[in-house]
Amino acid sequence: MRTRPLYRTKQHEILVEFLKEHAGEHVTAARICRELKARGTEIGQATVYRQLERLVDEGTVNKYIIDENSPACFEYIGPDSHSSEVCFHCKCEKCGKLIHLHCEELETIQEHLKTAHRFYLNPNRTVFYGLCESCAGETVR
Amino acid sequence: MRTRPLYRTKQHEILVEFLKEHAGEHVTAARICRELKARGTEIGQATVYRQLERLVDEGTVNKYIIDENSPACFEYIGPDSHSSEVCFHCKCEKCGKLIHLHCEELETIQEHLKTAHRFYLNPNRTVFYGLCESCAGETVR
DNA sequence: TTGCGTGCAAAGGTTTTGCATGGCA
DNA sequence: TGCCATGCAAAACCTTTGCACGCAA
Repeated sequence: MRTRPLYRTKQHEILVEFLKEHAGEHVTAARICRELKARGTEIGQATVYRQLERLVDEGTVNKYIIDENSPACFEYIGPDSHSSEVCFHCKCEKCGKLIHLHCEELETIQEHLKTAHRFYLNPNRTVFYGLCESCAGETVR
Repeated sequence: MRTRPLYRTKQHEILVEFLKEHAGEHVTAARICRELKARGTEIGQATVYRQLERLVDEGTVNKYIIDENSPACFEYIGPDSHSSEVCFHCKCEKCGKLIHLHCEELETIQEHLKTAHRFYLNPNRTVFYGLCESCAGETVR
């Protein structure tokens, strides 16, 4: 539970603005630092990480761990959290492509996990790993 | 595709033996190093990582990336690969508990992703994030 | 004998942390 | 004025890599 007050700082505004501009995209912390610097609104990287953590806590931003040795990705999803817009993600292990899925059938998984396994799935946090169509085609199996 | 010959070294044997003893468990590279040292059969950590990579390639061992800031976990699954034993994992975002699921119903997800979305799910790589029963109970919603 | 495997140490890259300073409320 | 936020640099962390030596085939 969040209890401490949150200050509205310039850096916070800059970061949120940047993320909004890139809504629908997945950006890394390093890219944020780089592009902010390029446009003359540099923010210290420690601050970028700390603010991102705060935004993820708030639910304004999603964090995706694609691969242990790739940097984490962040995506702006807005302050209207627990929106009905559930988005699943599939990540190709081979080519790295990220696929967004808005699929109602997949929402039955949530239901199943909840009723059968008492587990409350967070679709925004969960990433399905596997092979995309083209990469699966290449693989000799 | 693997082409180079594979040598059967003492370290390889030791590692496979250790993993077999811990079949059904998820062990980290660090733990392997630590426990092998404790029993007097220490292996260099670089070798541990290299052998694990080889075993994962072979399909003898599965690798799980639970969280970006947790070390990868490994599990012995044996040489009889493509076994029917599919294992899903749920990770509680709050308490960090990892839950293993051997659930046939969840396998329909694979089928759905394949037929409807042309995505070939790798269950061993995929982790469901959410809240476990006890943590969900605490949360005020 | 060939060349893969090993071990040590160091590098690598992302994320976190310590601490003094700055700035919102 | 009180405290949270910032920024710098350094630490922390897991994993990979370079290189010389060892050992399986």
